[in-house]
Amino acid sequence: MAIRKPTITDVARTAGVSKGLVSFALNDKPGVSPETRKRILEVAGDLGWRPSLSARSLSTRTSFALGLVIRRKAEVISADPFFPAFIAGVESALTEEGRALVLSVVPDAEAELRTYRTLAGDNRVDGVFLTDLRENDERFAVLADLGLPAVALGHPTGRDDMPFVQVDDTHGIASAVEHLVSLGHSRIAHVAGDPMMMHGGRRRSSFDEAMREAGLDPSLVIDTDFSASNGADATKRLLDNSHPPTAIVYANDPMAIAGLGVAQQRGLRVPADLSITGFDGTDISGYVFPALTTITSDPVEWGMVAARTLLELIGSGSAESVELPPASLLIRASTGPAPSDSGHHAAHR
Amino acid sequence: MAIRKPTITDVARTAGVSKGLVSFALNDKPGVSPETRKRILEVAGDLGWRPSLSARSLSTRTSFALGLVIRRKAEVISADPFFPAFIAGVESALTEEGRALVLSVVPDAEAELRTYRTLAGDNRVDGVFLTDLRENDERFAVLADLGLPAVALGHPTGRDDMPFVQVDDTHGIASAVEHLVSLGHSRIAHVAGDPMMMHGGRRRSSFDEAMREAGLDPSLVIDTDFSASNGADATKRLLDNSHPPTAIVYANDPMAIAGLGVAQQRGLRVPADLSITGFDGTDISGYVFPALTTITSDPVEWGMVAARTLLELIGSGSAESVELPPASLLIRASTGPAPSDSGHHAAHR
DNA sequence: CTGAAAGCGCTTACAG
DNA sequence: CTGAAAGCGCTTACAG
Repeated sequence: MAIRKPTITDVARTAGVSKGLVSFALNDKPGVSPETRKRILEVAGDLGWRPSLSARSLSTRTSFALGLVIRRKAEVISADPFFPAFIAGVESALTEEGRALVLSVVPDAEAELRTYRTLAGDNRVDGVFLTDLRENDERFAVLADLGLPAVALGHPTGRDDMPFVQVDDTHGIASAVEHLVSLGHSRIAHVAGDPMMMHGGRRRSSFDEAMREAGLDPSLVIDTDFSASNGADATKRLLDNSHPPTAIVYANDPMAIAGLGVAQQRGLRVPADLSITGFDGTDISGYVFPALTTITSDPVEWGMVAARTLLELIGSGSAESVELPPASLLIRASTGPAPSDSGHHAAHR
Repeated sequence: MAIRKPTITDVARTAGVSKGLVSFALNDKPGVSPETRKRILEVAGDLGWRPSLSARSLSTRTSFALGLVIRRKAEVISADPFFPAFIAGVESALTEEGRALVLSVVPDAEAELRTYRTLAGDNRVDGVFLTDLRENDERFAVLADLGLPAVALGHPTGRDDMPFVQVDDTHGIASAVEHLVSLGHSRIAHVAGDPMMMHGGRRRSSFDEAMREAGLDPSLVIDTDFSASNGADATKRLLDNSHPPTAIVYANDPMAIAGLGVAQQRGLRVPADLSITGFDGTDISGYVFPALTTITSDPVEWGMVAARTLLELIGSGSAESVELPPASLLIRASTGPAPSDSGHHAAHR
C-alpha cells in the first residue's frame, strides 16, 4: 500500500470535526474556539498534514509565489553581479513565509511582456518585482491591465501608484566625483550605463550635476549597455581623445575592470596616470590590481526588503515605499592624485 | 461586470460538447474525432481560453514547473558566473513548453534538504536539477525518498540511476597543462576548487594526471572554496614558496583574476614572470590585462540540454544522459614562455 | 466516438 | 461556536 499523504479530510475525521473547521483553524479565521483550534493543529501535526498548495490555489486563486522577470541577453547575464545577490536576499524573506520564487530570464521586450501575461494568466505568481526600470516603461500599463501587484526597484519617475524600494545611488556618484576633484582631477569622464534604463540615466545625471557643482565640464560621457565589452570600447575612445581625461567614473564594476585592462594595455599606470572608479562593490573588484575604488550598495538587503514590501502589498493591498541607505564610496587603490602634467600621459610603452 | 476568464465549461457549452471532451481535445487524447477536436480548439481560441493551471495541478498532481536549488552563501553567489548563464539556458527550453522555473538560493545543507522536501511536498515542481555534486551527496537519498525526478549536472560517480548532463572538463585542464608544458614550464601549480565538490575534485585529479604524464611534480596544489578571496590567498602562498611556480592553473576565472591581481601587486609581469590560466571563459576574463587564457564551456547550452533532459525524464519516466562537447582551451595573453631563469623571479619593483 | 458524473483537496458562504 | 454543502476548474474512469 502506497503511503498516501494525509488530507484535510483525514485531519477532520481524526479530530472529530468538519473539514471547514480545520480550514478555519489553519487560516487563523475567527469562529473556532481556542481549545478546538489547538486540538486540530495538534492532530494536523501528528498526522504530518501539509495542506495541498494546488487545492488552496484553486479555491483562493493564490499561488503563494512571487515572480522575477529579468530581461537580458544570455551572453550578458553573467556579467551582472546584481541579480544573484538580489535573489539570495529575496529568498531569505520568502522561505519563512512558505513562498517560492519563480524566475524568468528573457531575451527581449516582446518575450518580457508575454512572460508577465503568462505568469498572471496562469496565476503562477501573486506579484512581481520590477527591475531595470526604463523611461516610458511599457510594463506599468501591462501590469495594471493584468491587475498584478508589483514592487519597483528604484523610483519609477512620474508614478506614485506603485510602491518601490530604492537605494539612492546619486549620492555615490556625487561622492566619487568629489573624491576625484579633491585629488586634483579636473578632466573627469563618465562611462555611463544604458540611458534607457532609469538607474543608468540617474547615475548619468548625478554625474552631470556633481561636475557642474565643482565648476567642471561634464560633457565627457559615453553611453553603454553596461557590458564589459562596451566599457572597454568607451575607455579606448576616451583615451584616444586629444585631451584625454585623468579620471573615469564607471557605471558598474565590470566596465571599470575592463577599463582598467585597457589602460594597462596602453601602458598607463593606474592611478598615477589615470584614476578609475567602479560601481557595485562586487567581490572581484577588491582583488584586481590596483583594487578598485567603487561605490557599494547591498543587493542582498535590497532583495530582502523588496520581498517584504511585495508580500505586504499582496497581503494588505498597499505598502509603503522604502528608501535604503545610500550607496557609499569605498576608497581603495585605483584612485590617486591627478598627474601634474594632466595634458600628456606617460608615453606608451 | 467584471471580465470573467473563460473556463472549460464555457468552451464546452459554446462548442456544444461536454467538458470531458474539451479536456480530451486539449490533451490530445484519443477518442475525439478530428473535426470535433478542430472545432473545440477553434472555440477555445476564440474565447481566449487558458486552462487553469491550479485546476490541472489539483487533478493531475503536476505543477508544470522545474526546480533549481542553489546552495551558496549570499556573499559568494555573485562571484559565480555559472548560474545566471545556466538559468538563461534552462529558460530558453522551458518557455516553449509552458513550464516555469522555481529557484531557491539557500545558505547551508540543512536548508537545502528542507527546500527539496518542501518543493516536493507542496508539489511545487515536477523535477529538479542537481548542481554542485558532492562526494557522498545526501541529496540522492532524499530525492529518491521523495520520488522527485532529477537530472544531475556532471557525472554522479557511483550512481547509474540518475540521468546526467556532463561537460568533460578534464580535457580542458589537461590541455591547459599541455599548453604550459609546451611553453617550457615545469613548475606548474594548481589552485583547485572545493575538493568536496565533484567538479572541483575532478579538475584536480585531471591536473594531477596531466602533470604525471608530462613527468612533472603534481604536488603544488591548494584547495579553495572557489572564491576570489581564496584564490588571492592561495596565490600568495604559492608565490611565497622558496621555489615558486612559473605557471598557475586556476579552477575558475574569478580566482585567476584575483591571482593576476596578486602577481601584479608583487611586481611580477604576466606572462613574462608568471603564466596564468582560468576556467569558465567568463565575459570579463577577456577584458582584464593581460587577457586571460582560460578554458571555456557553454553554460547556456548546458542549461538548455539539462532542461530538455529533465522534461524528457518527467514525461517518459526515463532519459538518456548527455555528454556535451568538452571544455576547450582559449589561448589569450596571460600565458607565455617560461622565464629562462625559472628559479628566480624578476626583482620586485 | 460522446456524455454524465465523480473526484482532486481545499475554502467559503449559509444554516443552525 | 459548529456542520453540511457547494464551488474552484480541471481530469478520468465508466457507460452508452
